Amino acid sequence: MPELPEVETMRRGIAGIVGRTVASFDRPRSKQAPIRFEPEPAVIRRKVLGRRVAAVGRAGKRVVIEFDSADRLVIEPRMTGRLLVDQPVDLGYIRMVLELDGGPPHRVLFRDVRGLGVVRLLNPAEFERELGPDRLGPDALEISIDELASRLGRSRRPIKVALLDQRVLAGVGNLYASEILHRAKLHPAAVCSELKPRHWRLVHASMIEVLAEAVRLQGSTLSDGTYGNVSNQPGGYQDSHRVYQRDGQPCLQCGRGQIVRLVQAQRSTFFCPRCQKGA
DNA sequence: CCCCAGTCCTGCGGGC
DNA sequence: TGCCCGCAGGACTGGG
Repeated sequence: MPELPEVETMRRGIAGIVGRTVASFDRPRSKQAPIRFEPEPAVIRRKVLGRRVAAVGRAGKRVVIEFDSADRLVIEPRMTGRLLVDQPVDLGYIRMVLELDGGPPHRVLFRDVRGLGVVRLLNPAEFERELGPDRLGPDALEISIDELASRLGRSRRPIKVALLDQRVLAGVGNLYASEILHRAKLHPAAVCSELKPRHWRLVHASMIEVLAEAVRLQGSTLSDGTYGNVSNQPGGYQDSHRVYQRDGQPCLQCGRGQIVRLVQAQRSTFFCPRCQKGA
């Protein structure tokens, strides 16, 4: 479930390819149905071969490799996608291999067990249309308190659901939304339009703290083991989870409340009814 | 504007 | 011990 911290870890992990030239672009044969490529892989290959990597960025939960042609390779991990550097293809589920001249790093691999991930090559106009400000809000680590409040302040949606809306702000997913609201001591069902300035300050501060710490620890590796850094080492933030998948267990904050799981917008939310008020 | 159900896909864990 | 079912949820679509 790569969210901002996991995707940022991937981005940093492949940043060493900047300035390097693409030697090959391949889709290893596999038993699984192929993931989605847009346009088809042969077209992507033709357009990236021999191109120099100008920058490696991140757009919300997507990794963006920008070439000197101004085309951008957008890698969208969705549920179980992840990037690896100089790891063996026999790990299985390798959906794409990008090889660089010189090195190391020699090659970037996209591994995706469930295969819901998407790889796209977009020119600047397409990038603007698909991932511009109309489709993707400000990055969760960069948005200001005022912008957060003004973008959500009139919404009647529950705060937990609103934080997941990538058009509002980019990067927060299901896991970190629960952790952020627990740190903010705010009930996940609290209605945005009823929140006061102090709530927005708390949500904003908690969001920055949780996400920055998770980036520092290279993200969360869950029991399914589908995420780790580009060297295939697990992240460390899972040991800092306060509520996520801890339903029925005592709250680590107050020690007295019991973590509850509820479903909002068809997704699990975890919170402490004793610590988190406002609904 | 917002909500919901369905879609993609595989691995895993609960229940029997 | 083995099998089946449902769940995990990111992004998107279609209908209300």
